[in-house]
Amino acid sequence: MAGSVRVKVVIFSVINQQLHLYLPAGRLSQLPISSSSSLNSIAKKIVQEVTAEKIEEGYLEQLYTFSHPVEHDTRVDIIYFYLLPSDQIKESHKQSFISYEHLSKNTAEYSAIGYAVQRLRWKLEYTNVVYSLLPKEFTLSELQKIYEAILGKNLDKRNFRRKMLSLSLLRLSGKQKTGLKARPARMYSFRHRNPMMIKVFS
Amino acid sequence: MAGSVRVKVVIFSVINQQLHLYLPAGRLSQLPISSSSSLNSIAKKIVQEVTAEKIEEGYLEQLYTFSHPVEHDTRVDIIYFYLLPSDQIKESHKQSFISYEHLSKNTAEYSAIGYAVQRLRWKLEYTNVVYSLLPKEFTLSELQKIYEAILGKNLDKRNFRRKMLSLSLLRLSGKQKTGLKARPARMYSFRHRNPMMIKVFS
DNA sequence: CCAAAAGTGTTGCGTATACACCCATGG
DNA sequence: CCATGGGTGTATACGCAACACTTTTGG
Repeated sequence: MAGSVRVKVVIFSVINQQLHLYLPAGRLSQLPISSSSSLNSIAKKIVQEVTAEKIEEGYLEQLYTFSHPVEHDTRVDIIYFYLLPSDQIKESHKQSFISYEHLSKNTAEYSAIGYAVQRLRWKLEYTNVVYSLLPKEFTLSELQKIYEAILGKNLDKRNFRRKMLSLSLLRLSGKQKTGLKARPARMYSFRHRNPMMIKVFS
Repeated sequence: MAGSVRVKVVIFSVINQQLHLYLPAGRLSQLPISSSSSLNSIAKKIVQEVTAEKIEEGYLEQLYTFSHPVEHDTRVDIIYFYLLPSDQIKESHKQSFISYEHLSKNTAEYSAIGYAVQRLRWKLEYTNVVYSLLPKEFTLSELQKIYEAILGKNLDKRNFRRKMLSLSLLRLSGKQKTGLKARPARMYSFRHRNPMMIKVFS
């Protein structure tokens, strides 16, 4: 019989064109498993603490289950990750988001976080879940910067735009992004905001 | 606090050119989590029951963790899958391997098994773990039949061979497979028998 | 000599990549 | 008028898919 079983969630968001994750007081957000509730509902409860609105926009996925010995028993941690558009973060929690780039190698849970980032990159390449990191409307350059922040490399603008438009995941919203000291950008929205397998990049 | 936590393993093997899985008396092999032992070691203990030799040849991977309510508590099942060359199955357990094709839709755990097959297909396309389903030496046709059994479709012989050889995962063993009423086939072995990410098929 | 499986190349097509200039706006 | 970011097309290379015949052996 196992000792304690906990659910933890790595909450990702892209802020200022950099991949960030929620690390309140240096620890992953976590809750013990309570009686007769599903793992997913516990994970959602954890996320709800951090988000401004009811969670619908984000994307939740189970990552891995780790075990480690503790005293004369075994502790089991079930890890999830969650993708959150930065404009959905509660003001009071914003300062608890840490840039992944600047994360120290000896952060607690560093290996689990690294694995989560790997899985996140894969998800971006093979699904449409990037919608869960963006507001309803956005420009193609904003979308490209999200990909660049997460994949950790620059992409060619022309190839990126051609690829994205060819997948017909997007719809012109009609609006434009103005006010910046440059040519106004066309805004797009996602046709569907539910997870689908789609090969985006190789 | 969660009630019971168990580890289950879906054990796959390809027998007579068909994907099979171990279903003793209609149930997935399983064990309760015991105190102070890791999840992986429990999974290996389950597998060891079925294999002739010490498990080194096979491939073990964690699949998913499911929870379901039971009475006034929550049960947690951590599912693994394992790949076993058919010549490593203990004689006494051979008859407990069921063909996946002929599996009834209302087998207990049918959805978990279906998910395991999906993941298995993906693994074959993106890694070299197929080595864990084959004996040390084998012909290219035998290798192709493993892929066909798992992917559930036929492959072009010439394209398959060109692709496999171009990945330089294989080494000619020098031996030949004779005795069948046809031209003898060259035998190959894997250069490396540890998991690597390699794009095999699209 | 016949059945059975092994072995072997070429072509067309579509997708990915590399690359540079003009346009519209705000200040 | 200048700085900033938006927006656009082409040429090349590469990988994938389709396709049929000859070779070697056992019986």
